[in-house]
Amino acid sequence: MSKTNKQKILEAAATLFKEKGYVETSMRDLAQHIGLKASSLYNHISSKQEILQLICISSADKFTQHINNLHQQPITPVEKLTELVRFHIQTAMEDTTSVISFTDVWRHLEKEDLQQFIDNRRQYENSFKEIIVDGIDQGHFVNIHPDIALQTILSAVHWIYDWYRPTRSISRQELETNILTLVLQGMQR
Amino acid sequence: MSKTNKQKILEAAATLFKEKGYVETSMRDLAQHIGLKASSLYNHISSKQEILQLICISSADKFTQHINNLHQQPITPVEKLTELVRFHIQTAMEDTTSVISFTDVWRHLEKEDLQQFIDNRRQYENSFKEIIVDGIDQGHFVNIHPDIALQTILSAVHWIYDWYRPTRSISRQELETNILTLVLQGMQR
DNA sequence: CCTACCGATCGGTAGG
DNA sequence: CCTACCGATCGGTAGG
Repeated sequence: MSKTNKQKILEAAATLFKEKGYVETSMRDLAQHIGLKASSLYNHISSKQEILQLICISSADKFTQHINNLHQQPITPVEKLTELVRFHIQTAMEDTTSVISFTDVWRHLEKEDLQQFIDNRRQYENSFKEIIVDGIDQGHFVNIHPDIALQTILSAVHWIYDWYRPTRSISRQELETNILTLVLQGMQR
Repeated sequence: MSKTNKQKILEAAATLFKEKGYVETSMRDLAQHIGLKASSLYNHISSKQEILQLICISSADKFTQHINNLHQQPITPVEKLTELVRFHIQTAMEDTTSVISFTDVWRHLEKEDLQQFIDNRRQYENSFKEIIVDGIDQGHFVNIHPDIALQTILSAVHWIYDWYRPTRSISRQELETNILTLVLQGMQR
């Protein structure tokens, strides 16, 4: 079972949005990368905006599914937070386009699509925050403002893709260990 | 002494780049906000790219000057790091356009301008990193990878403007205290 | 400072 | 799937 043309379009678009940005990627660019003319794209998608929406919702789903799974597991808030940070770092390295769509590219969504995405992300943030609040209530974390902790941790993991390049000087394991040290030692009492 | 037209153009452009983005801001938009026609802008600047370059270099200078001053003061690495975080938070709240230019808008620079900006920012990051390294060497900080600590702290403070809205629920003082707790407790042994 | 205008490029459609 | 083409908009220039 091979990829549908629509899948090819979405994957190529996600890559181009990552490399050049949404506005700077033209439908002609995109078509050329798949070996089509621009007008042929419209047999598979209805607009550039629809491409953006499908990409952004798909990336949001990836993070939402992970945190929903995590939520059901019988582990401590500290373990959940550890796994969350680990997952964000892994995704930053193995699926950069999802991270970029989730953190940056979505800003070009419009109207209902934009609102839907913001609602999705809000839900994700609330689930994340719940873990922090649980950790505070159970005495594992210092009495920090949950929203500030949430956003600070999210910023730290969301922008890894922007600066991290796998080199000899920093291994992925080292990255994970160090960020976990910073975040967890910063929060634990 | 009133503002020159060039200053007015740069300030209006920085605001528009913040609100809409560089590509999405047309020279016609910009001109209209100052009460001119687009063609008249070119009596004061040579191109849209020149506007971008002046804005980005100016914002980089703001951060560079601060860290250079800090570097000369006879205080501990912990105190220096505290002041750096404090300054970034203050700038995020009082001079958002500078933060956005320094963290995001610069990506639209081209060729030599882009290289010059990257060099400037590299210098800033090196000065910042030096403080972290001093703190580790003097035994104040845990033995963390300086580059990871640097980028994690920078991410945390750079994206405050993106999520923080001054409301009753989080005061600026609270923001400062909580982020400092997270970062400093995360790094101190 | 303006009017008038340039070539290039954009997202998207018609029609086969 | 393509060719041909649309109106809109872009950064920038000529010329006064």
